[in-house]
Amino acid sequence: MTKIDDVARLAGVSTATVSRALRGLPTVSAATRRRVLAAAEQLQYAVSPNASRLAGGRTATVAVVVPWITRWFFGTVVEAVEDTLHESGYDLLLYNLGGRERLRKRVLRPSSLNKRVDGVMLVATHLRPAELSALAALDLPGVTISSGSEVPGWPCVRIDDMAAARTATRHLLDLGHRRIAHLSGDPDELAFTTHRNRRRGYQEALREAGIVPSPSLDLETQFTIDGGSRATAELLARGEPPTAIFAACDEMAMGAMRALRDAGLRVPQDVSVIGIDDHDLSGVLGLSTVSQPAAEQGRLAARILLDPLRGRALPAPVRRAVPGQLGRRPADPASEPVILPTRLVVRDSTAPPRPD
Amino acid sequence: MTKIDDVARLAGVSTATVSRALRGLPTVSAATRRRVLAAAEQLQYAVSPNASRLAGGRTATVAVVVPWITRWFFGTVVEAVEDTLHESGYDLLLYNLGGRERLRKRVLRPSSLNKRVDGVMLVATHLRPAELSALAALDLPGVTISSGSEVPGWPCVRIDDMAAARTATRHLLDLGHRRIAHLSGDPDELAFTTHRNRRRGYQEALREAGIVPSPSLDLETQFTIDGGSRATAELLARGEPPTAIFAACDEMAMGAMRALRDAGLRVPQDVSVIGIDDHDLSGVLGLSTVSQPAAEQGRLAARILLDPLRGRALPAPVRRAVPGQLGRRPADPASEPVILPTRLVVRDSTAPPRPD
DNA sequence: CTGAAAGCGCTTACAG
DNA sequence: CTGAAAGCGCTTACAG
Repeated sequence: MTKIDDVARLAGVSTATVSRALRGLPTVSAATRRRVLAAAEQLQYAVSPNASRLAGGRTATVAVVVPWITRWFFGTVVEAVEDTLHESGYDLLLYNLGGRERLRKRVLRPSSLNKRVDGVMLVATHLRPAELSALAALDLPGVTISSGSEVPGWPCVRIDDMAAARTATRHLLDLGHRRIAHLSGDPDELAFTTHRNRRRGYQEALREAGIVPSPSLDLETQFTIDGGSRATAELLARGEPPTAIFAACDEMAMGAMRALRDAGLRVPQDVSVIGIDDHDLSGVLGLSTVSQPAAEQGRLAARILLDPLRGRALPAPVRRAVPGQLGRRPADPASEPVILPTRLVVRDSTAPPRPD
Repeated sequence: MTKIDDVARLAGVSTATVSRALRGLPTVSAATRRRVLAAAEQLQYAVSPNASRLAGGRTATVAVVVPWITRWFFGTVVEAVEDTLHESGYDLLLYNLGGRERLRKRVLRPSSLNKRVDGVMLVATHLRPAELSALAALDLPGVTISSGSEVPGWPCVRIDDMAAARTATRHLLDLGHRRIAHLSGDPDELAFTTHRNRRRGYQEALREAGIVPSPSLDLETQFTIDGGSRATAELLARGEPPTAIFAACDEMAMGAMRALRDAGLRVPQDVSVIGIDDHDLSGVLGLSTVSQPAAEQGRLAARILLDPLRGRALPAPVRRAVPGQLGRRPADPASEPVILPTRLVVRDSTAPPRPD
């Protein structure tokens, strides 16, 4: 395969100049740059990423850690992140935990990330104290998405989970419901803070309406269709079913709809159902929900992560020359999470309770 | 960060020996290996992938090209592939085309893949002749998933699309349907051979039942929920609706269900609907379908791809020593595609037509 | 079984 | 603006 020496020879310059010209560094004359580009084009030259990264000391790779990839939220986030990273010439190294403890250890062992990536994105991945300090020791830039996966010093992009849950619950209250069940996440799963915040939003909305939250209407299960389905089946088995169900995510809400249907109950005539997400298929199912901007969270987090990386790539003098620009940023960009808005989407799965 | 020299010093051996011991090469004494492993553990040493790859001449990375990542089939395939690759120490470099022509050019420009990956997996990505020859020139091992993305000399894992379509159509015929519409894929999208084969299966099944396929019941649209929805709306607008719809994939079938409901038609009482896939949510929707093993196709394709890669990593003498083992494989593993089975799953979206 | 030395293909000070 | 040379951190023949 053609290498940088070949291009240098054909262009009649040194390899150092080829390197500079190809990377668009300003310290190359226009004429030289043209010759180098032409030579590279003619030889179909492409830089060897490994050599470049080894010599340059940057990997041009970002690790993205997700608990799952096939669930709607995470798939959508990864798609948006990948898009943004590729645009900037960064590779995406995907770590899909998938509930695998072994992989988790590998990923979060500091030395495995070190030398391998320039930055880390944690999506709804809660770190234990030991993992947290190990990661901090790496001194890598990072960003998190979703509550519960915060890392001190790292920016965080998320929605306001409590507010989203309150919006969903209030919608049911406004329709006249009083017996409202909640399907929450498994406390061992994902960044459980997300579940907890959504539950708190649910409980607060109830209390504001003068209703005491009932433990018997509050179930913990997996953040999946099957989880929602199982929990709903259990709820129905307890007798005296609720008139409405607020599920902590749309996939659980879909499971609830299935379980209700299997039990011969109609949605929304017998039981109303609402979730959070605005999953692709929620429209098909007529599921009312509180939508969250998954792709936008991914894009934004990727940009926030790339920003300091670009800085690192620049020659130090250039950065030092414009200290004023740095000052325009907030003193500590990680201090405040970036909260993206959510929105109530009313479809066919919510209606007033039957008068009886 | 600790490097190989540090480990060598601590263990009292050369870097070459450290390298060999850590990679598990057989030419290291047990005692030495123990000492090296202990030293590496103590120093929390992790090899620098870039240095290792540059020196070793292998990237330990596989390129996976998918047209989308958020659609069920592709997400499921990627999850399974990533799992298999990680187990073998390979990284997954994800190329999500997402309809982006620019990215497509970058990925399929040979020099960009070269030096960057050891192997290529194409998922439902149809190559044009120029791309095909460019890729062949790289002489990289590869594998494809899905029909329509075949590359000469590369193994292919897929289902029998015609057979799956016939199964779905026959199910409708067996129920007594005669006016059966088909929602097919956009000919410009994905590996269009998939759509074409499914359409042929549909047409053949009709003909075997003595029905002449009607162009007015055969629509082309996108392989998405919205595509299925739009096509169905158009179908209904033409008047004299079919009594059943066979959609080329479950997501289109879901869109069809939505459009039917929006038009005031009930599924299956007024119109039956069936798809292909067995999407996660098909159970929730009660959608009848012909299931295909997406994860298994991904796992199998990954294994097939890794097999020759492992061979390349081995020292040549070891391979030569056991020529008999090579002979046990089919002479040309790429000559015959690996066909995985599909299965009819009857749920609530298909029923006999109304007697009228 | 082990080591010394060359080399993988780039980038980066340094000097001019 | 450009080049000569060192170096990034490994692996691989080669020799013993």
